[in-house]
Amino acid sequence: MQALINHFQKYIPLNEAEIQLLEGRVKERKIKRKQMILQEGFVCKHYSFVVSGCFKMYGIDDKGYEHNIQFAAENDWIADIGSFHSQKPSKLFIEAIEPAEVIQIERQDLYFLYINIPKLDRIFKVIIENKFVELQNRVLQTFSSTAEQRYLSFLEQYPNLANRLPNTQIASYLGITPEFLSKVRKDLTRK
Amino acid sequence: MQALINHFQKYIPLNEAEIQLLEGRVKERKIKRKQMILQEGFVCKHYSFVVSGCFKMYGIDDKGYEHNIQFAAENDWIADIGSFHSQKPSKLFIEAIEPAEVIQIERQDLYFLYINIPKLDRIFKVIIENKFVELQNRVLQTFSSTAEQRYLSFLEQYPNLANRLPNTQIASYLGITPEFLSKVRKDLTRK
DNA sequence: AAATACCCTTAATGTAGATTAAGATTTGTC
DNA sequence: GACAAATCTTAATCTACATTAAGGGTATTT
Repeated sequence: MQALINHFQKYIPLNEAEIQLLEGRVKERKIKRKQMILQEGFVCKHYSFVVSGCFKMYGIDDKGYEHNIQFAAENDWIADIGSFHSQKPSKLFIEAIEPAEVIQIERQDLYFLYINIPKLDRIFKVIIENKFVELQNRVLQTFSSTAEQRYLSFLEQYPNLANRLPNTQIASYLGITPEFLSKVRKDLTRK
Repeated sequence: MQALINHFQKYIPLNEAEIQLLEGRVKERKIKRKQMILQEGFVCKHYSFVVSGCFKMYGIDDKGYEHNIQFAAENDWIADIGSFHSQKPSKLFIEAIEPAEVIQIERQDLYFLYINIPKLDRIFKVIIENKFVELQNRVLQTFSSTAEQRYLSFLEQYPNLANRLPNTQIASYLGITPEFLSKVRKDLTRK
């Protein structure tokens, strides 16, 4: 619980009353490895703040292959924002890669909090802006560099994720097959 | 000017005082075709709201090729958000594809407005959330479908853009070459 | 401790899309 | 209205990455 408060305080300090309100509207939950907190076809019911552990969010294509669109580890948020707000069924899965603890907020509670703690609008605006910039860089990189370059910048940008994720998951995030990532890695060690 | 007010009112109504504040902090500007409102190496000084016309935002790769990461037409926003907030040089270009009119807000003015019109935090939070969802769908599609499928869904999702943009620009947005888009189009007409 | 599921690698073959080049057509500019 | 510049197309050749298949290694689960 303190993890979430600390997270918000990094943006704007909260007072006691605000913390009380917040505590009344969130739920802590433990998640097992491989457990899904969102499945295709279901509405995304929560914004989830990751206290510990690691998640992947992915979609499945026509051929049944998974494509990771985001990881979320400590102090990161994960949700299908589109489904969460529209209440329409999601096309995505969110699954724990490691056993995890999350703090979850339901839609009605988040809306209540937005009304009663206006600075949360500011805080989440900044959080999403940062995520948007990150994602935009990823799009540009996907189109303008090779798999090898993308792998190297993944290692640089997320060293913390790189050494706790299996390469299959990284490959899926980079948009390549595990076999090709294996070749890229071999070529790199030869250099 | 009215265009911007209408745009905000679609999210939350503004009162007279708020509209006054807003009008004092924005500037209208006419932009010629091919004129750039952001160039690589410069700090992004404005959030730009497009009243009329159309822009592309792109990066240039090692080989000198352009990669479109976003278009913006009427009632859309365009800026390098990362550079705008961090005041660091951008790696992107924003260029008018058609003669355009924009309403621009500078960083200090936007920060002033966020403080004095708190509902703007809410409004921009929602705007960015929507753009984030759109971008996330694009990432998933890029990894999980063929160039032909991506072209077809571009036509569906942005029919308005599709018939005013040259195919070279669409190809760049889809992450393929103009030559290959030409082939895709030929194959489609044969079906 | 064994069983099982997952993960990593190698290598042969296949393919979506890139590159190069060239001509035809359209569009913008003076 | 004419010139220049950008755009679209076709087709041959090339390449980054996918697919398939198979063997060995390493965690998790029971």
